[in-house]
Amino acid sequence: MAKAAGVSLSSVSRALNGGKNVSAKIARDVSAAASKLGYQPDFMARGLRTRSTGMVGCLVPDIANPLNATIVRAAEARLREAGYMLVVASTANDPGRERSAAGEFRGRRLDGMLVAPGSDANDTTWRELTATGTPVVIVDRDPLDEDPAVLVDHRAGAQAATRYLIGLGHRRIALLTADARMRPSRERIAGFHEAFNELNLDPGGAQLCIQASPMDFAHADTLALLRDAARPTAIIALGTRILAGTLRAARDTGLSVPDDLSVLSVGDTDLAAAHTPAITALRWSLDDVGRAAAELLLQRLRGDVDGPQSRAVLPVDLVLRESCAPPRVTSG
Amino acid sequence: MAKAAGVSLSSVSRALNGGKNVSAKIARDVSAAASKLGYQPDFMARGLRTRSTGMVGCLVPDIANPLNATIVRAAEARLREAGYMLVVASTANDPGRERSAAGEFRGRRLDGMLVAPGSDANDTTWRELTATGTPVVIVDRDPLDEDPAVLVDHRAGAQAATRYLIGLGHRRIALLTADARMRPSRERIAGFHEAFNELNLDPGGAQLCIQASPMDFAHADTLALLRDAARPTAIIALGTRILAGTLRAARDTGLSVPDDLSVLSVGDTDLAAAHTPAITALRWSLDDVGRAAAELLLQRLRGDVDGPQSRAVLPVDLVLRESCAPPRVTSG
DNA sequence: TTGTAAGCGTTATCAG
DNA sequence: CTGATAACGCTTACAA
Repeated sequence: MAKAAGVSLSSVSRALNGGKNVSAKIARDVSAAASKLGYQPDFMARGLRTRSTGMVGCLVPDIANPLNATIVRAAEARLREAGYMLVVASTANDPGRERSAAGEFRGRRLDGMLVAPGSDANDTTWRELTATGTPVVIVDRDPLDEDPAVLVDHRAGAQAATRYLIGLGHRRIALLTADARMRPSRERIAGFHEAFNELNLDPGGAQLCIQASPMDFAHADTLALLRDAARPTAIIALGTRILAGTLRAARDTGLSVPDDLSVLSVGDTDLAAAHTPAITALRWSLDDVGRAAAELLLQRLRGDVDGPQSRAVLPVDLVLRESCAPPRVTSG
Repeated sequence: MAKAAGVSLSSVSRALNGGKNVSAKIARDVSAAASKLGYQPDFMARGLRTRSTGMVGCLVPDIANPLNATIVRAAEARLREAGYMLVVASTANDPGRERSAAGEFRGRRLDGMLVAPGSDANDTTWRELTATGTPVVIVDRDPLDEDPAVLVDHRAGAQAATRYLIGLGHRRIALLTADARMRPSRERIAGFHEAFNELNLDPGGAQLCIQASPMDFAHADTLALLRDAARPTAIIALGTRILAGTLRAARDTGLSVPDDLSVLSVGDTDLAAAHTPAITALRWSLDDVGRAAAELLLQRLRGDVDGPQSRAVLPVDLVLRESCAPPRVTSG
């Protein structure tokens, strides 16, 4: 390629890059030859010199989860705009796979990473991830030290949802979750309890139901919960699978939503929006999460070590629909 | 690192790779030094020599679509097992972005690609993609020539679904789709018509409704369709958004499912499974699609140019649930 | 402004 | 079995 344009290697390089200190003629010749030959510089060779791969990694527990997938899509769009490609690793919440993916990322010398570990952020994984000093942005997980992070205000969201139900007259509300350890769940649970506390309500009315797997909620346990004499008059379902299970359980017990049971979904999905009755839900912008994460990372990659901000906290909205109503008999 | 182990560069290389022609002692020393230093070979430098990046690209119209995301997850799992990382590009159905992503892939010298273009496979995009002779596996799109491909038997699926509805007594069935050009839709439409033809039914009973965007189905058009005197007694909804729109329209017109209207979803989602009544759906294994695509690509990457097979066709199942019933008044 | 040459971290070739 | 040495395709001093 160098000689096809009749110039030296370095001129080609200069022409293709900054374009600084390059005569118009050479620039023209080079780009002519380049397009004639279909030439594209080799990123690997270039990266070997410049120590940059033009790629960023993205570590998520499950890319098939629509919430994660939407975040990834938004991040990818922004990053590609800036010339980076996105490498994804879906780790299935398995700490072992997380560590091995982190190792792969390191070996590949990725320029930066977006991470949302599935396991609680145990030290080994983090150290592995951040060992090389690669810029990392944490997505909706507990950041340690001063790591840049994109956080969602799940606590305020859950608090608002709980207040809303309390305002409708509910005093026995169950929060169903498949996890109580990772940041989103922890924050929601905290918000849930805060709403009870701030009104000096009997905290016993705030029932926390934790199952190992979302699937479990679809069956026996939820049915049992609803068949209990002192059953909750409202349910907050954390996650699509749990919402589905809850709705099925309500149907199976002959409870009508919202007359007999109010249902509120944390996370707005097709299911929540299209169900009859439409499900009142907590919603936050996944696009914003992905975009903000990309932006924070780009900031670091550009070297703005202390950019405008190193943390973004995104709001959660309560979308009122038809699945919540005052309880038939106000209790408590 | 070379000297940390007290041996030569080449010995390190040999020890870390094949391990062939390496004495036990050296192997030991090298791996000891490697783990002490936290050394990991640089993929870029290695790739520069070996002309391989250990990465494969994945081009999808929309990674946030749960169908695509699930395929990507399965493919990524298999590919990572084999030592490859997955680079994703979500192109939003925009031919321009598709081409630019293809260019990026080329510049990055990816070893192979999994592609499901959103636009119909126009020549420019394809040529761009395959220009370098990089192994490509097509996923659920029309393959040209002898490209390896993973296909889903949408035609047989749609035919089975249509037969099932006809068997229940339906004679006016509407197929709602947001696209009639890409392979999946085309095949489904073909299967739909075949089912009518094979029984010598009035082909006018097979109503094809095509809208530019899935969102459109949520509103006026579907309502109009259902309010028509000669309204269909059954609807086949292609895609989540359309299913949601259909269900909402049914609710708004006071039509009860399945008594007044049978509904069948193409693609099994949370919405279909959790809805009341649960929606009968056409289902195929997205994991199998992803896995098969990865397998086909790996086969090519290993150089088995004519492996056991270069095309996989995956079956579609009809999952019977509660949303279909005989029409109240058999017509036609 | 341009060309020459060194070197990025590996693997591959080829003598020892 | 091992070690020197030359690429791989680029960028970047430095020299012209």
